[in-house]
Amino acid sequence: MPELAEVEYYRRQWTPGLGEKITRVQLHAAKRIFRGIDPETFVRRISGAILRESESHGKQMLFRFSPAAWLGVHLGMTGKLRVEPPHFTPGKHDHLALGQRRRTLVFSDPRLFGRIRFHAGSDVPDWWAQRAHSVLSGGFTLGYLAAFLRRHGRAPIKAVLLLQNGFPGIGNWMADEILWQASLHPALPAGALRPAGIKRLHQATRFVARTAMRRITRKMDDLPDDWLFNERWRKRGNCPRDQSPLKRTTIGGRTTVFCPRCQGKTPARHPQE
DNA sequence: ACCCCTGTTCGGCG
DNA sequence: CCGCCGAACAGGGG
Repeated sequence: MPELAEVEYYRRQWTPGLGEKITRVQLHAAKRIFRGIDPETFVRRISGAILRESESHGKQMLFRFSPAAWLGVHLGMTGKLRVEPPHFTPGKHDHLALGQRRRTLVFSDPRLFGRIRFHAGSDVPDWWAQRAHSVLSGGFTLGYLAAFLRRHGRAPIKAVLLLQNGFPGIGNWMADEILWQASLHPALPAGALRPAGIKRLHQATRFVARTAMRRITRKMDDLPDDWLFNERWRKRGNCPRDQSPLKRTTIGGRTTVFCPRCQGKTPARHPQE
């Protein structure tokens, strides 16, 4: 599930634990989710610490503790955060459980594509400080977008939209939705976009991200009826705009759904089929 | 049984 | 050195 709005949704699941002490830490330290972490240091620093605040950025989450320690969570493809009662016994896919007096904060991930990061000390961890501009922030300007597209000019625009250092939080369905709303063919090389196309891409990116945040952040809600999203999962989906059949293909290694009529012909330089 | 999947990382290659 | 691409990672669901 996790793209920016769902990440924000899951971040809030642990909000009831803010301001309260961690009394017990249970983790499956051997799992690849914890790669790069020394489990003993982790348990020692988090045990007895107070969860102070949390923040999400793109697909990443940060939880700050005092005494100074930072927990990063990336949900991968199937990660989730939830709350369970105190003294909870973790199940097979519950890789991290932070016990508090009144609840247990749980991270689960059946497919193990997620990742937990940890940093002790008062300075913000590097992996958080080095984030790209959020697509919803003032830093995500037309010029910033154009420069990023230029830097990845030979890659298909669909693949570029999935690069987290340019479009933090954009995932597969959002990328397709953005390209459909901007009327851009997903196989178009990023460097081939004209200024008008870049402008549409910029607007669509912000609109899709903002709308998704509004509709999904409080609870998992539906997206607007006239979005591509609602058709993209169907076997034989139709374009919500002109009702013509959608096409399904693979671009940048990922399933891609688009409307050949609205989004133009495949560019000759990049014959995807 | 077989195929598909909302994400990232890494090695090969141009 | 840079950047793109496919494979690999693991497990569950259709």
